[in-house]
Amino acid sequence: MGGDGRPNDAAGGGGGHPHQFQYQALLAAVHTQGPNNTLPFPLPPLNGPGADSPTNTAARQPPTPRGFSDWSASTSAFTSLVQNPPSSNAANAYHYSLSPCYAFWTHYMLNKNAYSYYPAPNQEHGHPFYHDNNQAKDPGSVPSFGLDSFSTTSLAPNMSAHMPPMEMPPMEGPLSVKEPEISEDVPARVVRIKDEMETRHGVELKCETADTLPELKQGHESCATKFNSGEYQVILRKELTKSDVANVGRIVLPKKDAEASLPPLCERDPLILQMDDMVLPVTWKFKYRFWPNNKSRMYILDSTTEFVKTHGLQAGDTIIIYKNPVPGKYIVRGEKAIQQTLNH
DNA sequence: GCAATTGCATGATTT
DNA sequence: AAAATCATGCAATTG
Repeated sequence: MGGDGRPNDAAGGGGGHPHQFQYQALLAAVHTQGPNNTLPFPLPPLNGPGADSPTNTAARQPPTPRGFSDWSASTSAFTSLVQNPPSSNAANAYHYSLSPCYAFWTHYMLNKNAYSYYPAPNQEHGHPFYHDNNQAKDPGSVPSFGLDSFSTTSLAPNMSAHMPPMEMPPMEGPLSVKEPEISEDVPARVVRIKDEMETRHGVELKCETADTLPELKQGHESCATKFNSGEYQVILRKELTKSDVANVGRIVLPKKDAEASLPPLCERDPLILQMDDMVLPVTWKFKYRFWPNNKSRMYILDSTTEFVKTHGLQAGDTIIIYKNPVPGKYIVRGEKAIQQTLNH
């Protein structure tokens, strides 16, 4: 196997379990909150004891950048939620025991900015969901979702030499990254889906699109996604094609956006781009490279198979890359084009 | 030898 | 109409 290494077989939905089930299970768990808007598992209170978690002893800090790895120091609380590693069937164990955790995580993540305390920057990579064994040789691999009892082994930075140091001060205030371009006809259905998802979470998370951002028509301004105080701006958005979601595991990136917003590729050497999943507790590592094409270049995001599978992405769906305040890192989101019935 | 991955070429589409 | 961009197929390479 090459760049599309899997988190492990269990996470990969071994036995042919469609990855969509994982994703949908997560979303379903989040969305099937009770009539009192309660989750089927406990949540730390906002500004409450959660801040005093023994594992979260970092001094009070301003909001850290959004991005999955940025919540890493707050994760130990999650581990206690997953005490039922189950059964003989690793795949099932993964699917069913972690879904509530995912839901929890998602909820937490979407509310995190409301918490008073944030992980220290130097804890950023101590993601307990990651396996140590996520192969350095496999840049596209999904770090583990946390089987193996959610061990607290950290994800080695495993950054390419091109990457800047990871340490950086926490973000203060919104970013000011501009989205290179969005077609005028952003599918309304996509916006609706997003809005619905976001409002269901009860947080301010919205993507203003061409309809609402006049500057979009001027060119390179646009989609700002807000998580409460944080603002994440789209740097690249692409509707996936058949070949993008085929099992070759590579997504052709729009040249203009790639050159405008992704690190420059001077050499043929690929860059490893770490992208925190906006929904799932995963940091994806994609290979970003190009090849000559006529007088131009084609920019490719490689090792995307697992990302595509996990989100159940198909042709017509969209990949959205957001700027991450952490240099060299990004946030990625797969967006389904067709609204799915989450609750039946 | 085979499967997976990578690199390139070509044609369709868009600008 | 020409150039640029991109989707995709396929050959070459790699493990």
